[in-house]
Amino acid sequence: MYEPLFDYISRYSGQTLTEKDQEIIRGAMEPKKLRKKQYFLEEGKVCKYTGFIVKGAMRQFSVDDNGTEHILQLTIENWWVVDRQSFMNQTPSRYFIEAWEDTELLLLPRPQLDTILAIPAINAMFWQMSENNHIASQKRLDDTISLNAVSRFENFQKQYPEIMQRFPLHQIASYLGIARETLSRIRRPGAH
Amino acid sequence: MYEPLFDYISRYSGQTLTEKDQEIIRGAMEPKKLRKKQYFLEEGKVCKYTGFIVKGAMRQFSVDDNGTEHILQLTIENWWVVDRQSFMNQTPSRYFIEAWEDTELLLLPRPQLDTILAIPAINAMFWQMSENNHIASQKRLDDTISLNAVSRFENFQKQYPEIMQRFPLHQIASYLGIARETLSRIRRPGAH
DNA sequence: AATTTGCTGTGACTTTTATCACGAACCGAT
DNA sequence: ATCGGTTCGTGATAAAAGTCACAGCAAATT
Repeated sequence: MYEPLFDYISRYSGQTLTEKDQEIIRGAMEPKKLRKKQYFLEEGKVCKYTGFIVKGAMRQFSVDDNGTEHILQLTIENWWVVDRQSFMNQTPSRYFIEAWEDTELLLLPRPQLDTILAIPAINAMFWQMSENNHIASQKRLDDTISLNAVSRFENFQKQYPEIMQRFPLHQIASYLGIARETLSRIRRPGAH
Repeated sequence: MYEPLFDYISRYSGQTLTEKDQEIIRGAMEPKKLRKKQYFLEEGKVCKYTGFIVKGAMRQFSVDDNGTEHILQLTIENWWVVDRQSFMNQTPSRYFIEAWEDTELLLLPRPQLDTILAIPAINAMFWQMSENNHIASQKRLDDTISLNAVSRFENFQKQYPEIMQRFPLHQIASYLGIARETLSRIRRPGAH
């Protein structure tokens, strides 16, 4: 159960975990299963955990005044899920995070964060994650303000083929900030 | 010269800097002046420094195949400027960073990063910055995929009134991902 | 003072994207 | 096997935004 996480940490920190480190992690994080459509976080509630996805798929979205969902993040195995703002400050969230497939998580409760960060490999991993996160956001933003719907979709397909296959197209459309009908037409064979 | 930075660090870390800390920072970071239109970073070059803006205004942008600029960041005093990806890995950048007003910076060379991070207050500040950064990106992204041009502009005005006043409208338009003509019409009195 | 350059606005028109309405295929649960 | 919900596609139409062309003005440069 914890193996994927240990692998992930080693890969991202470039450091190996000692037996002792592994024990600390096991002690700090609890396994949790979510069935499809169950919420990990709901709007207005505080995000008590950061979750590492061992198996499954999840989505994070906001809901606007018209009740329309806007997808901010689509995630699968070996990704972290959390509303960082809500988690760090323990303030109410503006987002929903929902299991899109039956999902197995490892939960890190907020009070355990400092315990975990004391481990050098974990600390290094979080820096690296923060780094990657920033780069990915910047790229996504650049795409969003620079490209039209067709190119945005092509880039997405190229960058996240795995996610393409595991989420329905209308969710991809929402992630890209376009109407589902537009995405449907973009994909039409022989188009553009 | 260094005072604004020291204030910034205290404010963001919630910690005070010792005399010794201040000495280390003075030793690690060098002052630099840029005249309007001078580059801090050019596409294809490596970002050797992270800069703290003491006075002035700068912009970060990419240039697409048509030669069109797309503005990713508009920054003024008490902000950091850097292409994190290029800086951290010392790889060529895809972006330009340019002084938009005559600007005074404090430069942190890449090799000095570890020196600086050893100071607890600085370390805490970087965590907090990374946090804020993430939150701001997420908000901007949410706006970009959720809202139309009018609302995006109104949000921008409300959130960054200072920046509104110091950059020309066509740059704001680019930042928002809309044509300058569209922004001009949006602003027209009596519109919408 | 004259000239150039950059910034902003506006009209006419085109392109892109959203919205609404409908139907077909598929899937899971009773 | 059937029913209800979800997903996906598509046509018709509307709305939003982009593009092109031109003009006025202000600031900077010579």
